[in-house]
Amino acid sequence: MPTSKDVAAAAGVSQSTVSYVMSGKRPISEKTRKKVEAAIEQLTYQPNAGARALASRRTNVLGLVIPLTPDAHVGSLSEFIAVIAATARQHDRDILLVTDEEGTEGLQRVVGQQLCDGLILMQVEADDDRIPVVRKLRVPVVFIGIPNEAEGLSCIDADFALAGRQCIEEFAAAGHQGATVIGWRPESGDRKLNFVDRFLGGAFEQAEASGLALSHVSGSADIASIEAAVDGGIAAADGPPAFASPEEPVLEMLPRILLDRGLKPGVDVSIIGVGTQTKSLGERLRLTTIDLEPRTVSRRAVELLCNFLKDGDGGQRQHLELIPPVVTQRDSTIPSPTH
Amino acid sequence: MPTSKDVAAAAGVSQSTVSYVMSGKRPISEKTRKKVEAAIEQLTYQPNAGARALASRRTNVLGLVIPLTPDAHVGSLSEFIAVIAATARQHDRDILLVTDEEGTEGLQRVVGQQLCDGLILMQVEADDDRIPVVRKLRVPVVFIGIPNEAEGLSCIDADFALAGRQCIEEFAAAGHQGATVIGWRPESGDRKLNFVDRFLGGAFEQAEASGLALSHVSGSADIASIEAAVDGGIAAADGPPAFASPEEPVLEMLPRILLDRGLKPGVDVSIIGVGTQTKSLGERLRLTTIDLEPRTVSRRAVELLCNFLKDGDGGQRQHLELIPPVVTQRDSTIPSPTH
DNA sequence: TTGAAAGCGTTACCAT
DNA sequence: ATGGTAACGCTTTCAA
Repeated sequence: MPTSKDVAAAAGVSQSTVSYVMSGKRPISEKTRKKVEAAIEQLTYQPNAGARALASRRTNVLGLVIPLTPDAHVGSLSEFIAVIAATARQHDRDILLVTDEEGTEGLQRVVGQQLCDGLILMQVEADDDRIPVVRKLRVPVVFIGIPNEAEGLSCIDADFALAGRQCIEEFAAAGHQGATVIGWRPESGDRKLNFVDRFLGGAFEQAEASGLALSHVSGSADIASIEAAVDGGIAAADGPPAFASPEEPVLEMLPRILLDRGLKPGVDVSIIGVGTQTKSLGERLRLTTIDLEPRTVSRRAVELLCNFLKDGDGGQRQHLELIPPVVTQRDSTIPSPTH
Repeated sequence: MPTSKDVAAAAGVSQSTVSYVMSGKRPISEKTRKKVEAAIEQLTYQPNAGARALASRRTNVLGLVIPLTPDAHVGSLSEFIAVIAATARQHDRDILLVTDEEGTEGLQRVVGQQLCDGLILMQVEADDDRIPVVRKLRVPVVFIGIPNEAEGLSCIDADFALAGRQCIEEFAAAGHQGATVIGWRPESGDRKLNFVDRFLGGAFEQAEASGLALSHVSGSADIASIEAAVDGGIAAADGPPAFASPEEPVLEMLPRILLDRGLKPGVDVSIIGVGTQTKSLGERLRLTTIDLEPRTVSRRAVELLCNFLKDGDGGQRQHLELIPPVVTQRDSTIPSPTH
């Protein structure tokens, strides 16, 4: 492997000049730059990351802490990961994986060994064990998810509360008097992750504001309980019923179940799908969807962390960023009845 | 951050002794080891990864090249990733992510910058662009997937051919004279990934050996074409029909479709599910399943790479490892009829 | 505009 | 069994 010393020799300049050509940290005459660049090209020189990290005290690597057992709602965890890795590269950084299997020791390890300059934590819980550790970590950390005690931390997530409100607004605008949310499966929430509560909070708040009767039942993969939820929703409805759900299996079955009961989606009943992969789902089932934009969340997390690393080094900055969901209306929302 | 120099001072020994205590590369008296370990503990010393890499010419990092757009069959790409990262830790190594968006330059970059000691490539295609690049890479590389030209390469994958054979063996043992494979969706194969052909190759080979009439249709998510495939299978069957499929939506629908036609799974018809997450699926639908063991594949990929790194450094070694699928019989396989 | 040289924190060789 | 010290390959200060 050629070193910058080899490049310097080949170009007939000093090693420091090679370094400055690469970093652009000081003006270089056109002539010597050409020489150096030619030598770099010719030798296919690539700087040694370890040496660079040692000398500059920066690794240009970001640690990404992933859950070992992805909870359901994350949809495609791998999509988050891939977007994060790709965005990192756009900022000239690489991603080091840390599984949360390692626990908080893992965080201390990768930071302590100076394997990375900052961290992104996924699947952040309401009262996350890792928060006290992170607070004294000396490197910037971005949370994906909003813990209950977030002061002093940098957090990014989809705006679940807004999604809940938007959902009800859609129903209200379509003239519904009542609606049923067939929510996440109980395992998904488990009081650890708080996005379920955030969504429901937004939904109930907006229901009150819109004077719409809202009820909520937990989601499920089994058909009998979905049917029960539907029948409940129909019985409770004063006028055409409306359903919203973040669970794909529920959304897959809803149209058929409703048709079985003589209700035509888009005419006699509204359905909204909420989630992370809603585009194709919504197109296929002709549903109005509220997408939680996981790619945007991922991208912003990286951008935020890179910003922290850019200006001033070290510490955390308080930051709370909620990505607005994207509503896509399709024809399964019933037309507003004339009063 | 404390350095090994600080530890040495605190323990009253030389820096090299600290190093040897940590690496165990030479005998240390019990007494000084205690002193050093106490100092390490007390200062919460952690070795600087960059310095270590620079001096030892090893990063203890493995590069993992992931597809940016996961093809369907991978099931849970994130499961692969998490298992790989966790296994790497068990071997005292970390994982650096590389997206294949970077293309072959990405491989040359992470190796050239000496960010990692070896690579694992996922989603390897039959005639993969990356192979010629990998061949001259000077670090060990493990492929997950079997390219057509594999000489000199280290490849690991599920044994799709065996899965195909096992599938037919099950049907033959249950007394079927014919069977239908409702295969992968055309997008999955696309002649790039060759696991589809490997599976079908094994299945047809075994069908011939068992004197069983086998037909194959492509999978699909849409219900009409699945029904068509089922009807075709029923019509062609000389005796009770049998179906196998690797597509979850197909498997979800098969029992209902068959019941609609008066065929009771496990009594009048056999179904086998093939795939990567078959445990819960099989239990829920009472299917016999053939699991392709993605976790084992992932784990072995890491172990293999770590072995290459252990003894002798550098180059590739030829290696081909096919992970046998796990067959789990459940009561949807019809009992062998008495002849 | 450029060069020389002092680190950065380890490892590993050569001594003792 | 332990210590001294020369690398490792880069960045950056200090000089010119």
